[in-house]
Amino acid sequence: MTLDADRLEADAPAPAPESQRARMGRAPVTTHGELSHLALGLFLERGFDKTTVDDIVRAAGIGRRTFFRYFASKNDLPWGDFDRLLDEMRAHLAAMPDDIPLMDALREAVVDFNRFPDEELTFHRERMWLLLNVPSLVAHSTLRYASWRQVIAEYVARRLGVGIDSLTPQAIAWSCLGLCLAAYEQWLAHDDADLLELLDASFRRLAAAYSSAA
Amino acid sequence: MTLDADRLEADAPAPAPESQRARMGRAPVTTHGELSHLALGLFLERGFDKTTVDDIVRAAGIGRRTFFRYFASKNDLPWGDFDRLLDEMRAHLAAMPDDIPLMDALREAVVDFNRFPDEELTFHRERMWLLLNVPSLVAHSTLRYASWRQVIAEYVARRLGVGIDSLTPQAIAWSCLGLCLAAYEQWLAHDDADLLELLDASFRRLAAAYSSAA
DNA sequence: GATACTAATGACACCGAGTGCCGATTGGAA
DNA sequence: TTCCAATCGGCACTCGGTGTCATTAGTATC
Repeated sequence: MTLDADRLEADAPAPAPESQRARMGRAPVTTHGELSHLALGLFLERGFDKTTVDDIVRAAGIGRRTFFRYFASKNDLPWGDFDRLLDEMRAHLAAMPDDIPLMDALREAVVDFNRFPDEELTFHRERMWLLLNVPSLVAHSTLRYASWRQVIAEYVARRLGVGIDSLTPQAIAWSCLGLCLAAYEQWLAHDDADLLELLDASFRRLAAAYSSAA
Repeated sequence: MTLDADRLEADAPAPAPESQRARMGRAPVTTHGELSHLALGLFLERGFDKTTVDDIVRAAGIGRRTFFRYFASKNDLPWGDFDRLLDEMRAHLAAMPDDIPLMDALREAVVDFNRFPDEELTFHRERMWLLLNVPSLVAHSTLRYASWRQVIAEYVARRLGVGIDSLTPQAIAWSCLGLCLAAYEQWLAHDDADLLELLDASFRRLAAAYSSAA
């Protein structure tokens, strides 16, 4: 669930050389990341709902129609290149040894996945604050989480030797998502909180609830 | 998560006597439930996105502006009187003895909560199919689920003697929601499936995953 | 340098959801 | 009959999002 722009969108301020610049046709006027950054700033400044798409395109100096070629919707702006992140998590899980208990593997993968440099912390926090507090974004996020869940379900299905669409992998994936979101909520609610500890705790608390006779 | 119109919206076809009819001012031309039923029919027939609000108000014979006084958004149409349902679940949980293990109590409450007459099964299935398959509704549902989660969190917080906003109740509530949704997805995907068994299984599978050393 | 090709841009018109405003209805109560 | 209260519904407007299409700006070829 780590969503840091600088880690995700390799492209910085400038229109960017984009790896090897050797394409044909007109060059893009901006980048995904640049727009995302710009919009995020406006959202935090004026609020998400009070910032119109027209405000954004005016600030970016691009046409309204062009904007919707970079992002499918205004709701997608706070998300970075999420798909790339998912690939990373998939690889991370695939690299884990099969002899550790399933839920431990998931917990460790999720925790480790959310480890990121201190300097990105503030930015990440702002981004996640929006995603978890603006109703429109909260709702939209669900659609993005679906692919996140699939990565978990994929791994669980392989470990258990069952179909990815069967109950157990899906139930565990859903539950993991919930545990992460609960941890994120706590993290956002408490300035001094440590995200990694919260994620770890979230998984362990549920385990405790299941095993406890209380 | 049971959402049956006939169980929820006491009002049937007619404008309804509405408990004690003794209000002042002009009488309402329709009801929440009537509109919900009508719209649900159109959604299943033509699809959610291809059914405009104008289609609905035309079919209902009311003004467009009036529609938005009954429902805050088109997305709210498939939901019944959800708040009343939540009250029922809250009461159900409150009535459970405190000596049964926490997760067992939650599982039983959730399962029992989704018990409903066979004749409502088809209707409930259609309704839930929309809520879990139409992207716009999937996204919007998240906002409704928040209050469902709070009911769970409330109970867990009381049982554990901690604050409702602290990590454990919220994590468990999130997880429960996930387990329910996973069960619902299976139920919708398999014609012959039994919802109650799936809900029960969903909870037990996660428990197994936590305790298993595999 | 001229030409062809390609890909991105942005203007315009249009649609549908949702809102603010306000006068018009319709019921019960005085 | 008059007054009041609550609902109705029309209208205009905002905003997100889409389809269409001519334009622009790069690369490659001759």
